[in-house]
Amino acid sequence: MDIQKQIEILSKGTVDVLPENGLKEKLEKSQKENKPLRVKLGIDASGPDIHLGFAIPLRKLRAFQDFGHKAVLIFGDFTGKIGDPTGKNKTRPQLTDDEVKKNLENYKDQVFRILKENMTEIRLNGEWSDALKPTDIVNLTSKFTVARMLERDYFFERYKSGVPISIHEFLYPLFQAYDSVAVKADIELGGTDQKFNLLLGREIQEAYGVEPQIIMTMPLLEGLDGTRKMSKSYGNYIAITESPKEMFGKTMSIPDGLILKYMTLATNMSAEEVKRAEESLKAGDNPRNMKVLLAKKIISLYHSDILAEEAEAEFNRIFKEKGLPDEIEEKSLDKSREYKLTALLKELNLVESSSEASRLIKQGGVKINQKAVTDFNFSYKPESGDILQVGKKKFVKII
RNA sequence: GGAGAGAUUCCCGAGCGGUCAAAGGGGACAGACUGUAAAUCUGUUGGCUGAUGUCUUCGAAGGUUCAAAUCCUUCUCUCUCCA
Repeated sequence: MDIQKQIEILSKGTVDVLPENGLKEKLEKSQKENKPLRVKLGIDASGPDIHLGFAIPLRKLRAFQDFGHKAVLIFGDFTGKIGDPTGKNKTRPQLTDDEVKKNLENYKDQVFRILKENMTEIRLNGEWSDALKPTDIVNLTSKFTVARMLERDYFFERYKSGVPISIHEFLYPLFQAYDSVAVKADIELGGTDQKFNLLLGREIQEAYGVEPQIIMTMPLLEGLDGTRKMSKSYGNYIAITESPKEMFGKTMSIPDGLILKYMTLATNMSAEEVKRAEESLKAGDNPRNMKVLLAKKIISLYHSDILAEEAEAEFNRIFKEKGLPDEIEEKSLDKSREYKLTALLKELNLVESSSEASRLIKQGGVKINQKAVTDFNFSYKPESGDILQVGKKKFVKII
């Protein structure tokens, strides 16, 4: 395929491609030398789930693979240990080697739902970072200045408002940049929040005599709350491994204003399809219908069309018709005795404490066989097939 | 090294000897409404207890007091300014 066309496809949906002509040069060089480009993407080693937000650069990475390039995934076991770059008060717990290994296995499984395994190189950055000696580290830190580090909005804000910044946090971008040196990245992908770090990668590469990478940033996807970016720590995400049912429900809970953005960023929908959705929204079509479409597209991407249809039916049954879900967790109880309902709900993990249970009962949030329980002193005698329900989402079937 | 300020429940933040399980906001949860949401309204938001009640909580450890989130001592951590 000719290069102009490739550029068009690869830069689709990106915010920045820097420097401007760089992508073209890299692609031309790659073609001329018949050598695939090394396209880098970093993954944080701490958490277990890949979500739709992170899937955006991952899918971009896949697009590069489709043109024959190499995906270089950097698994941040070392940078993960440096600490918590989100500046929360709790220091991120040090990951043990076992945890790192476990998370890695877990990630592989998820990543290869999107990437081609045979064109992917997974590297742990501890491999080279752990080997750096103090002199090497001092040398690395000498390549950049405090003033410039403080320019980064994220540090600037905190500095201005008196939120602590530890010295080690300054190291984080430096080590990430050094990764680019170590793997000789031609291109690095990331969210727009990574722009600073990615650009730093270019400078550090140059300082180490490596050809600087092109950086490509992609929009951040807002999470389910509609305001903050989708992230593990906010718990507002849809993981790509989630069940169709969960994906559907979560998608339906996003604010209307995000429908088109999700369609563009989180699905395979073409520009025309998105356009069509936009028009029918403008024409006054119920946004709910567009969300259903969106939810099904997401499920099709990570599961299948059939499961998408099923998820929709299930969702309608529970929420539209206020019925019961298809599959309910089953628990067996001793039918010969009576249970104190509050204690039982706690035992079944439907609530966290019996106080919470009595609160919910008072509020009419606890139902047995779809009938609200009002007496928080209720003594319950189980029968096979009974359905206990807490709120709208939690169900247990007694067997 | 010196001088100040501060650490409160999930988060932000008020409280500055009893009326404090601790105002207010955010978030979360539940109910109503709905298009599933959002917005709005109502309620809840430490544990145990049928309830009156009781136990544990205000950075940590000690102390003063009939009584401490509030006073004192030491410690830990953070911020600001000066060097």
